[in-house]
Amino acid sequence: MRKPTPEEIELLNRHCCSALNDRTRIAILYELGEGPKNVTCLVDALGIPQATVSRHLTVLRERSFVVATRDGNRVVYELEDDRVLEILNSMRRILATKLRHQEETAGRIRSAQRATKRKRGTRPR
Amino acid sequence: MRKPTPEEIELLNRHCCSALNDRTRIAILYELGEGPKNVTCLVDALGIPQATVSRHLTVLRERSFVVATRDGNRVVYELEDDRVLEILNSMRRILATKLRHQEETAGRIRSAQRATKRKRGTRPR
DNA sequence: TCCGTATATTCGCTAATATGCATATTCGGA
DNA sequence: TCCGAATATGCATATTAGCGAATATACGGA
Repeated sequence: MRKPTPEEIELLNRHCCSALNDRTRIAILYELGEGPKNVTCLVDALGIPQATVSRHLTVLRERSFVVATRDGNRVVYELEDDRVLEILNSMRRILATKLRHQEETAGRIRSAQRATKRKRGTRPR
Repeated sequence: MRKPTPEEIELLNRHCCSALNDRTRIAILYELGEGPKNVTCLVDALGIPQATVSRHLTVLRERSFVVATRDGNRVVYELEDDRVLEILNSMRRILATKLRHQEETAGRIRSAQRATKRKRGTRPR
């Protein structure tokens, strides 16, 4: 895939990345990964004020991450595209790698400290 | 992959999602996708003030998306994990799908308008 | 040790975004 | 038509994040 133009990057950020930059929205997406749910159901599942959930749903709807369907008194939301969850899961995997790596690095640092100071590394701080 | 706990979601957001929510950082990641580059090189490629690039590099470094290595007078940055670009590319694909879908929807709306008003849809606004 | 280049950081300001609270709107049913 | 449940929105505020300009720091070389 070719390198995106600045315009594409702008679109990517506005439409996609910015929507994922909120824990409540991430949580909502995972809840909806289990199947369509209405607002009250999400409110109960997340333990968050209804107004907050509703506003985040609006954001996700505007970005086309979820689709709303009215069902009588309720509005049922569902994922527009399951690939969002794949993306979030990919991030989790990367994060897991990072954390493991940091563990190891921390271990190495401790070892290095124990081994007294040798010649200084070349890494910038 | 199981549904993440609130703590995991918090980590995911802080470490990963928030870092990707900025066009400059996305641009930097794609630049580094072409290979390691130093700061000045990125500044020239992006046409953005050095201080700005440096700040964003700091963010990416803190989140372990990039690694810095000092080379004499310069600091060379490289991607820590190529999977970030895969994630960004996945987002681009999703976005492309969405945009295509919106095109079609817009087309359908125009058709519907042309076909005069029939019975109202059940979709909430 | 002094200088110039490369990179990082601080400060003050501004813009964007999330939240709480209250209220409005929509819908089904009596 | 009125009521209550479900959902959305308006307003004020708090928090966060980015930016420009200036400055500080690190490094190699004279």
